Order: sequence, then structure tokens, then C-alpha cells
Amino acid sequence: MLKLTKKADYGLMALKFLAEHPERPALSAKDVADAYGIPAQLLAKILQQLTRSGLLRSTAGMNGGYALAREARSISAYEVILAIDGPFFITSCTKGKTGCELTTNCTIKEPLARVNETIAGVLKSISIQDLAEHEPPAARERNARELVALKL
Amino acid sequence: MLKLTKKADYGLMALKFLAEHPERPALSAKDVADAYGIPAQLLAKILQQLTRSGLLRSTAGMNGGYALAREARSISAYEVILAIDGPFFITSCTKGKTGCELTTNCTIKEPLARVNETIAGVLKSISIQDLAEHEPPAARERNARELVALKL
DNA sequence: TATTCGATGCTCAAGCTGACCAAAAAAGCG
DNA sequence: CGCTTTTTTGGTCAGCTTGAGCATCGAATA
Repeated sequence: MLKLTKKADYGLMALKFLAEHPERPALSAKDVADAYGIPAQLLAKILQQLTRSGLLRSTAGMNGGYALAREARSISAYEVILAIDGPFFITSCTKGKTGCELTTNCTIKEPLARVNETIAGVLKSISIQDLAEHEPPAARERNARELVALKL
Repeated sequence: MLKLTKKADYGLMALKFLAEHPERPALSAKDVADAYGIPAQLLAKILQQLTRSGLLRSTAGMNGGYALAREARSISAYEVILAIDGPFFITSCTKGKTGCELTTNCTIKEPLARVNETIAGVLKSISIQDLAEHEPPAARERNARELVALKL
């Protein structure tokens, strides 16, 4: 449980792949799919979604494909997951502003909401560039600082 | 996405409820279900699972029911979720020791695995007692320390 | 013995995954 | 200039896994 969907996984892989090949002006969905052995049709749809969200820039036609719309350093894993799977919440009943309509005290939400913020904070502190590099020491320190700053 | 199941939610609610009523020797599944308005049959199954995992102690027969097997302070949210939903992993392909069989470099797993550890650490640092108390300031500090100790 | 409660198995619905197909767009070539 | 190729875009649909919920049987105590 608590795992993110395959779509989000594929999306992160694709962005990582794009970040690793900055020399290419654009990579097609098929290129990425072949590189990782993931279903091409599904990946195409994911990339479209990321394009609509403004994370990617698409070029149709020959030698077209997808490219990062921004710097790899400035795109966080949080944005990617958010664009693909929508807003996530730890608690299953945190929908909109209505909150939990369970009768009396659903007080477990309050501590879990803080867990939710923590996860979001961690994901925000991880950039696509961090994924492209292996074992990024800079990211570690940044994450630790970020977490403390969250005042969890 | 990334939300824990209703079962885990219900389980946490039930344990919280039990922790809030230490004067009662045992509370039936129906009592808890009525208190929160959750399906009784489903909750019963969850409580049975928690009993098998050793988190609860059950008493059959009249005036029977469930009680915490240990102190509320010593039961973490992590244990509850683990008992109900099994081991969770952020990455969808982290199954067993085989790891990711996707062709070449599935290097996004490594940073995400660290996120996974962080989440587990946060959940481990939250006890049932913390859920029962509202706005626990002690838990906050403990969490922050725990996170830094994780060396994320 | 009878009531209360826990344990087990089963069915239904929903979301996710993955694939197929057709259409539009843009670049290259004759 | 028009045709072809490559690639994005959009829609639809079947298969499957998983979770949610229900009904029934079994066990223990008064």
C-alpha cells in the first residue's frame, strides 16, 4: 500500500530519461518506451498529460517528440506526481473543504495530515535532476533541511 | 493517490477509540462501528486481522470484545498499517529481492526508496496515544528529530 | 441452552492497466 | 507544391486486480 501508480512511475522515468539526454532537442515517446521497456501507448498518454500540465513541451512531426519545458533542476517529483495522479492525500476522506463527515471526532486526520505534508515536502525537495544523478549528496542535505523547516 | 486504504483508516480509528477508553475491559466491534458510523462487518474483519498480528487481544462470548494488547504509547501507526495492508513501498516495482526487472537503469528507485524510508519513519514515530490526544506537541518534536536522524 | 460476539467465505463494484484505432500536425523529399 | 513519413493527440474499450460490503457459520460465556 501507499505506493504511487505505475503511471507516476513511468512519468518519473521518462522525465529522468529526458534530463539525461539534454543534447537531443526532442525525444519521441517511442524512444523512451523502448529504452525502459514500458508500454508505448500508455507512456504516450502520460506524456500528453505532462504536456498539458506544462512540464513538457511537445513537437509533432518528424524528429519531433518531447522535451523538458523547464530546467530539470526546477521540476520536482511532486509536480510530476501531482500532474499525473492528481492531488493525493493520506487520509481517504480528505476531500475538498467539507472534510470528514464521519459522525463525531475523526481526530486521526489531524496527525495524518501532518504526515501528508511531510511526504509532499520530501517529494517537493526532489528534482528531476536528482533522479538523473545517482546518489546525489546535495539533495540529501537539502531534504533534511526541508524537513526540519516543515516543523513537523 | 498515495493514500492509505479505508481499512487502515478504520483500523487507526478503532485503536484510537480503544486507547481513549482504557476503563472498559473490552469493546465490541459494534461499539466502535457505531461510534464512528463505519460498516460493522468490515471493521470486524479489520480488528480480527489486528488481533492475529498481536496488536489486539480478543475475548469471545458475552461482554467480550477487543482491547489493546500493549500500551497505546508503544503501538505505532506504522505497525497498524503494516498489519492491515502489508508492507508498503512507494515504487510499484519493488517486490521482493528481485527488484526492478526493467531493462537497464531503473535508477529512480534509489531516491524514491529513501522517500519510502522517510514515510515509514514518520509513521513509526506516531503512536496510537498520539492519535488519541489532540494536538500532541511532544510528538512533533519527536518526529522532527526522527527525520533528521534518518539522514535523508 | 441461549445469547452475544468473533471468525470465515463470498459477491459486487470500481479503478487501474494496457491496447487499438483514427485523425491532425509538422518536417522532409521528389 | 503536394505527397509521404513520422509523431503527437484523442477517444474508446476490454481485462484485471483490488477494495468494499454482506451474509453465514462457529465459539464462548452466563
